[in-house]
Amino acid sequence: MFEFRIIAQCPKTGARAGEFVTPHGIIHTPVFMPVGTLATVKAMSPRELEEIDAQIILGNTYHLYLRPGPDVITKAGGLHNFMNWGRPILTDSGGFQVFSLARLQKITDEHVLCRSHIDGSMLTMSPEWSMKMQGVLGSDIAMCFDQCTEYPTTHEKAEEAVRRTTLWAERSRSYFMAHNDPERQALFGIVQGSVYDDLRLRSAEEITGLDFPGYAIGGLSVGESHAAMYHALDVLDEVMPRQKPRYLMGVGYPLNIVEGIARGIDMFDCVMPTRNGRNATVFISSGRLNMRGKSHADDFSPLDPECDCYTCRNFSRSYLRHLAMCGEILGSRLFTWHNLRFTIRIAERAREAIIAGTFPEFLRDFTEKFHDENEDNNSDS
RNA sequence: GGUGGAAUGGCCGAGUGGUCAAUGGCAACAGACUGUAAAUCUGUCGACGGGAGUCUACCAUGGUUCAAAUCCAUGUUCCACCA
Repeated sequence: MFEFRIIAQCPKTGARAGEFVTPHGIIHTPVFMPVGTLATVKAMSPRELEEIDAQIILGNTYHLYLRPGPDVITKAGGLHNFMNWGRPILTDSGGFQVFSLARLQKITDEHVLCRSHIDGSMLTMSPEWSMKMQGVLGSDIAMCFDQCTEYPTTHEKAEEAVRRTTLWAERSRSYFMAHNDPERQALFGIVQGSVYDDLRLRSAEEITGLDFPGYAIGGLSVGESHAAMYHALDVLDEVMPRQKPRYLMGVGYPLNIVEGIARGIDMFDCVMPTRNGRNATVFISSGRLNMRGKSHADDFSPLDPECDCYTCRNFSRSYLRHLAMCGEILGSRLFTWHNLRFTIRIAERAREAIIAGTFPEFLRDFTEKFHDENEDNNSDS
């Protein structure tokens, strides 16, 4: 179980196509994984996710611990059964909430004391707590409990996070090996280090030294420039084992995905397709569109003529804008549907190109075609 | 016919002498969103001007006052109740 096979590699870039074997099926990489924090990919049913070829989705340890809680998940027979999703699931450890809920908590080496964002009650998060809960969830891939640093951050703080992330990775691993089932669940390590090369290298060395079946890169896509993100990936490409799957956490902006693939990343996840979809912003071949814009009011063409999704094959921009302006739930669903399919297809197309030996051309064409002012404005601060 | 009440910016609706180009909300327009405290959040929202500022505005007309969306008179329209 959890064998990772590389079936094709790009001779000019670091891109590769692979297969990762899990208890709920083989994941074909590169892959984009929709985020389903609360045991649902917002606005989409499992059947619809299958239709758009979502191979694996995420769930979140922190959120599912609070609601519905481990008892209900246990009685349900695990997260797959609970939400009726038969394909692989990856669970995040709650480590990202150490970052996103920073105002509600106190971090020490021992644990993270956190106030529930729901009712303010106290909860103690730790590597052991996370492994136990991820065992209850029964995900195919569990993540180490890590400390994601904010951006910008000082070298000193980033170093502390690296040190703590390694400490927590050791504890995650040791609890996991003792109490979870390594035949049914793979535990991935996470590399931190912010934008500091020396810390990235050190973190990679320490984490890969623990011999996990896969490795994630955390602490990126938190506000740094795209150039800084790519630089970190370049630095890590040299030192992370190539025979193991690599997962770039939180990345889902279209250009970031193709650039990530070019740097040897196999797995991505991001809330952007779902969240932006709900907020009426879509990604199409030529860039991004705010579908609330008046310019779409009488545009009866599809969102993206090149897209094969249900939304693009059946509805006009005019109608979709109307749904958005009225706050209709169908608008959120159709935009989410498109964004997810579009993003998943980026990974699919990259994979096809890698196998066909044309990845450099794909990368060039995609980048030339996809225009976004945001990309140019995203500079280092 | 009588009595009482009300008329405010695209809409709803605060404001009862100066700090009011006028609180709020909605609509509209624009923007943001990267391991989801997000079907959320931010900005603009009378006209002209780069700005200082100027002009036009709270039903209409006239008046009181240094000063009126706010007070008075008349008119118009609407609402409620009584005949």
